[in-house]
Amino acid sequence: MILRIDDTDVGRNSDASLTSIFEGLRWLDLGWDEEYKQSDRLALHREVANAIFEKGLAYRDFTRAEATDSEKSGSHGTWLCNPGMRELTRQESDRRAAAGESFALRFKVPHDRAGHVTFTDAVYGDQAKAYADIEDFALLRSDGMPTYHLANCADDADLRITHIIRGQEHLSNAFKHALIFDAAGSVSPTFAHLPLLMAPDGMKLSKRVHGPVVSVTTYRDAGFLPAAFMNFLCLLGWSPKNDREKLTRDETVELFTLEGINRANAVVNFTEEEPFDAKALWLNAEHIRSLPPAELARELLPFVPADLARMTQITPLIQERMKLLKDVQSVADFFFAEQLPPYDSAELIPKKGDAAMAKTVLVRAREVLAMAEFTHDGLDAALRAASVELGIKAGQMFEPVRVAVCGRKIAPPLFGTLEVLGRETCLTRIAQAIEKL
RNA sequence: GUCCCUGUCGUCUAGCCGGCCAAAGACGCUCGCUCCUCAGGCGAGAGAUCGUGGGUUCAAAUCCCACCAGGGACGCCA
Repeated sequence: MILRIDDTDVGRNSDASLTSIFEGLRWLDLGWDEEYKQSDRLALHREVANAIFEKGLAYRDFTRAEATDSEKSGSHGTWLCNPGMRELTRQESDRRAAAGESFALRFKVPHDRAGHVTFTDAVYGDQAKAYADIEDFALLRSDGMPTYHLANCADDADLRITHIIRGQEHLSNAFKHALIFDAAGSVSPTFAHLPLLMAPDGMKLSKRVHGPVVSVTTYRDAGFLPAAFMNFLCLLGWSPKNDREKLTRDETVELFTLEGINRANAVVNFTEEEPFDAKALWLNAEHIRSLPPAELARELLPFVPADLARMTQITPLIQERMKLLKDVQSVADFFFAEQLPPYDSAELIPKKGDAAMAKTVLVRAREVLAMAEFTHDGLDAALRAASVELGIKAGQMFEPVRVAVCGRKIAPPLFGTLEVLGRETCLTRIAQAIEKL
């Protein structure tokens, strides 16, 4: 696998985007073997362009670059070529070039030839397009820089690329590429076009209009597991066809085939409030749950002010409560806080109880916890016994303690939480809660 | 405008060399059960006349035709 940066449009290159690409791909651990930048390979591109020109399969277009807005098609019809330029004699063309006039080099598509350019796409099957419907696309710009089409074909041939797997937006460009490979005397790699990812608004997903949701690093920063993110992505336009959805990376590699890819575009759901597709979130939660706790603890470290030993204790308590690794911050915050953030003392009052009951419970809990064996089972037994003794329901006993210790009603299982928090912290927090009543 | 691609529940998909499909799974949603809260687990439910209209056939989501809709390309951007 080769990572090649397509950076022939000098004006658009930026370190920020390059960094983002590298970080994202490294995070996914794709493991490429070689790495290239197209801007380092311009000599090769020009050489290939020149060879095509010398074969008479391309021509110089001296039309001024600024004038080419008229080439942009749209409601006016299809632009096929700049008339006059492709008919220039070689002598005239050479003369103007020698005189220093700048030009773009265009592929001379044989518009008058009958028949079609054809290729077989591994996903979309046999493709054909009439010569007459393909415009004279540029190979070289007037500043001598290669275009995307030329640079890619030249590099693909030179690097002996076997498979071109890319978005369907290039399906119609592939005819041009077939033409270039042919003109350059090389064989086409296998083409495999993938269905596009669409935004909920129905448009093709794009960084420009849809923002950070299209960046891999956004998923990393929010706490997706690389395997889960890859799992989600692979399920967009592909399935193992046996009702399985949650797949490990190895399973995916095992089951994946180009032929199994479907041809319809897929919508990725996201909104302002919820930037991630619900299914992506679910898959991530599934992957989080199936990780060994020790491993999960390590993944959680970047999101949390705690060391591995501490996280290893906490992790089993919260493993089922996270969709994103980042959720650890809201789910386990009270484990890291020196001082609990302020909360409404009314929270301490148990169901069908009052402030007096809360106080009774907490006072008794403080006594019990001062003595109890500080393990899950020990705590369980001690607090249950206390509830019986006070003549209240177990839930009414647990609730005030939970709030006193976690600062809120919704929290991980109580006994494990108390155990990890430790006797000292628990007693302190309960004492503080009693003060509030 | 020209060319290319696509069209099954809200979303992602299965089925598509015709019958087992009055269409299956998953996410999400609703409701139960389990239960120290939440989460998880378990169970149930709502949800698509298979884009539309024709044909072929004893039989079509599956084959053929037309139409419509959506997307993409048409740049000296990738």
